Amino acid sequence: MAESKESIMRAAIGILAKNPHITYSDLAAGIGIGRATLYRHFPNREALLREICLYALKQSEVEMMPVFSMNLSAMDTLYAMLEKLIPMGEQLYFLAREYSALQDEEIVRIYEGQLTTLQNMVRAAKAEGGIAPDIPDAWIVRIIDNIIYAAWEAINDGDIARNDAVELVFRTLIEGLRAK
Amino acid sequence: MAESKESIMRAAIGILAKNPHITYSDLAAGIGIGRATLYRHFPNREALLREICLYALKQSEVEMMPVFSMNLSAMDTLYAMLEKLIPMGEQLYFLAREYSALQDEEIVRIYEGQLTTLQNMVRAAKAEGGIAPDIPDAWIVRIIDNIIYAAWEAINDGDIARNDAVELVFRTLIEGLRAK
DNA sequence: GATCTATGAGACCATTTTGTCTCAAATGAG
DNA sequence: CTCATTTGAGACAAAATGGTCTCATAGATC
Repeated sequence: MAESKESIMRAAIGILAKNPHITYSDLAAGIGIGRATLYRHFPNREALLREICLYALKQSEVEMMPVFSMNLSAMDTLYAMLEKLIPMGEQLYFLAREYSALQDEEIVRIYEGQLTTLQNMVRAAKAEGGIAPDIPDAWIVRIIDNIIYAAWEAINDGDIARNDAVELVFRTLIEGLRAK
Repeated sequence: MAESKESIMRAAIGILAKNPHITYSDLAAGIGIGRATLYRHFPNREALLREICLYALKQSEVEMMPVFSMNLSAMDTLYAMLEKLIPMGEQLYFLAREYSALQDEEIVRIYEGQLTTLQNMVRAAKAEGGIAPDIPDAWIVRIIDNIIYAAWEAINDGDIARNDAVELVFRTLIEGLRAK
């Protein structure tokens, strides 16, 4: 076979992230495979989106697993998370954008589970004294989520260097923009 | 006439922001007008999106004008900007999401002009000593952009109170999440 | 080399969406 | 009240999209 299912999904993510309105046949052409082949792997658009979302969720879980099992401090865990998640920005962005459109129970459940994990980490960071306790948890979680997409985009657009990204993002997130 | 063109656009923004894939006839139904009426005002989808983008850009310019003419310090200007722009989050979000799809010269030109204005303000803030000079301008501009959408979403989702939003956003942006 | 499987190209039809047009009713101004 | 304008409903044709199917062929496996 010319392309594995996974490589098709990866290509599809890149194209759909830039152009969510794209037609199934244009999508197939963009991936570089025939339309029929795309239909063989994914019977329709919804199934494709669903599989991509599940793939992205699973990927991020796989990346997070070793981070959490290292038993770092909450702040170090946050740093390690950014390190893992920023390169996945495209998939996560796609996920955040599409998961609400898809009303799929399973996806929502897993996604919210991951957000809960993140929130627990935020609480731990507050307890550690790394994060100000008077900032709402939900807002912090949202900011972390958003800054990951922003960083991925910035790398993509060439605004920041890939190797500087994590440090810059962490600093911006924790210390803000204020001059020292 | 039952609805002015502007109120139609406002309603369309709200619906399109939540469901960009929506059909013209469903959009008309959502707005509460006939499909033919929507076509009378906007000959096709592209024209509608274009007009909405231009409307959003113009609106934000109108809101920014008095802020800049007050000759505040750069940091106070930034604060005042957030105050004006966060309530416009929906329109700006729509704009940022769609302007790339629309390859319209005029829209891109105006949009980039506004980003340049923001960047100049960031430079001024650096000169004032309010923003750390070693953080890349492009990254700062991007973060400000993104935090506006995040704040609007957070208000919408009920995560933060409308009246607390500006202060919270400004603090997060400038001081970060660190405990004091 | 023979065989088997997955692919690409495209024919084909059903459905949806788009865009135009007509007409009766509603609305607003004078 | 009367007239002019705008609207909503819907008919209609053209175009786009979705989804299925066939068939020749390229690549892998044996």
